[in-house]
Amino acid sequence: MKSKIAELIFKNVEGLSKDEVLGLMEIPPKPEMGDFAFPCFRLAKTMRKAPQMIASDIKEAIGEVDFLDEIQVLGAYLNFFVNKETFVKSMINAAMDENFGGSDIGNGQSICIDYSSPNVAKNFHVGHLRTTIIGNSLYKIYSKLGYNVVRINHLGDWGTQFGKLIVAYKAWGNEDAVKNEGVAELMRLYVKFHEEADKNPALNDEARAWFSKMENGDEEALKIWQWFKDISLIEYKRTYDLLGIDFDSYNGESFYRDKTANVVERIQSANLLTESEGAKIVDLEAYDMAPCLILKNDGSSIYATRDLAAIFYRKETYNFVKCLYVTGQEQKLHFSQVFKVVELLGNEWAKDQLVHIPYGLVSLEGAKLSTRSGNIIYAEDILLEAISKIREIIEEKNPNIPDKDETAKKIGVGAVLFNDLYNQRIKDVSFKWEKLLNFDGETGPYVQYTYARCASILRKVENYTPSTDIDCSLLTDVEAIDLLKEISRFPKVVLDASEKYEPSVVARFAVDVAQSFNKYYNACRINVEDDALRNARVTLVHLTKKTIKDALLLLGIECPEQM
RNA sequence: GUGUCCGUAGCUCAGCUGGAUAGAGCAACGGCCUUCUAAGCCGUGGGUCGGGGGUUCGAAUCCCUUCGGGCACACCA
Repeated sequence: MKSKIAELIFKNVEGLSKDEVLGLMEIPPKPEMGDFAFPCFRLAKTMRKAPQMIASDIKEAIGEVDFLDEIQVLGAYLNFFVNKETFVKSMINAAMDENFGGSDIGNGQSICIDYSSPNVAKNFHVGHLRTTIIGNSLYKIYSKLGYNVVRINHLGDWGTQFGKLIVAYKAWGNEDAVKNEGVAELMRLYVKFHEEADKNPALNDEARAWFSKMENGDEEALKIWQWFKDISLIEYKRTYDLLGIDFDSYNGESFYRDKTANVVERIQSANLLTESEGAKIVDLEAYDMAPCLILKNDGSSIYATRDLAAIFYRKETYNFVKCLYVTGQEQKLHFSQVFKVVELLGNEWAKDQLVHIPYGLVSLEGAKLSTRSGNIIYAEDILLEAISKIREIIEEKNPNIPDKDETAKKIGVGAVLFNDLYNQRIKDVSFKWEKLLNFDGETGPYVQYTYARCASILRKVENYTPSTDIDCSLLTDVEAIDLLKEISRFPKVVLDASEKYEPSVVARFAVDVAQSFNKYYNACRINVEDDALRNARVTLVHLTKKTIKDALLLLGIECPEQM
């Protein structure tokens, strides 16, 4: 027990040797404590807070507490005298490193991230924004850690939905409308199909038949399909450009249409394929799961089949150490099934290399998103609206900055991205314009504003060149030390975010740094007369600026120099 | 029904590998621009951590149970 506690204190107090900590433990606690643990945890925490406190403050602070005993006072004193200089110095040295926050733990190994993956011929709405933004951030985070990340947009460009579209297009559509209206017209046809199919279920069979034709290489069907796909991609590209997002591969479901047969064979030769109600399935009852459908009763493939083909293809092509799927939590069962099938085919790596990264459902002002009822907002509209609102604010607050349009774009897009990444991804989100267009407090613009402030100070201070050669003993202000401690968390934050697949960890950190900086900024004049002091203080500004920029880049957000 | 996720301040959420009086932001109210960007800072009010058990010196955190809500449960993806 005692050594465990010593270990804990040791971990939290740099500069103290294990022996010194154990020595501290020898000081008997007050008899009424009954146990070492409580005072020692107090000690550990006090120590963490101690560097910026002067000895008398520590005595005073601890003196107010009933449990005052020598162990705490001694520990706090020790920490203060032993560490203050080295503490500050080491934090500054670390933060000054160009690759601060990064690491080579990835060692060039491949990670595939499957994200965005919109269904072709459908509008790109708020819901798609989440997977796109989260996936992009994970890409940045893993890249920073030294992985070779493959960004895959697994387009939903195959499936019965295209059979439906073809039926609808032939019945109620025309070429000009599709050419002029693009995806909007395709959506109209899709909705129309469902309305009609409710009255006439035979249409569904017709749709399935058309999809079956596609799978069999029917020229007419494929021509229409390709046309619809091209139209959709042009529109998606517009949104991706706004977001500053790109992909390494656009191999969607259709890419695997000639690779599903092989999957079926593999399953069959492993004796896993069984027939049920006319369809071919893999029974997963032994694992408390519903069966995984492999072939429909008309023999055509289904999404699981194509997902399986994609996994094998990616494993062979990229030799990934992880393959991540950023999709809604409603697909959890689907991925559990698919991953299980991969494992049952003799691939032990499926257990820890295939990871579903779910996120919460997006609703609109409390109601479900629904194209049919018109309760929907498109991603592009959100971005453009945010940008235009920001443009107004710039005009009102700071109309003299250069590149107003470019700046508004960075801030507006940043606001949308940040808003989506700030909370844990599993939380359901209710989209509200009011919230999205509020740029005060814990928001992207707040962090960017802090960055612009740093940039502004650095412009004003003459002859500053970043250097670790500063007099650390001058950084005595509580706010300065707090800020430095906050900044020094960055490497742990990036690692933590990667382990949890959670960009929000980085977003929270960015706000924490910004808050600490703004406190520092308000408490300490930075551009002072004294050269040594100014130099020390400006160094913190430089480090803040650098850290905020790096952190926001991990979220896919850019920082304007002025705003 | 089965599985799974969520439940912390009026609202949106941190904190959850157990540790000191549970923290932010928004909204409300009150201060701070003759010095570095007020998209900021400081202060006030506001919490049975859904409820109940259990483990522990100590539980928002771990275990059990219960209530409330979301989602999924084969020929859509």
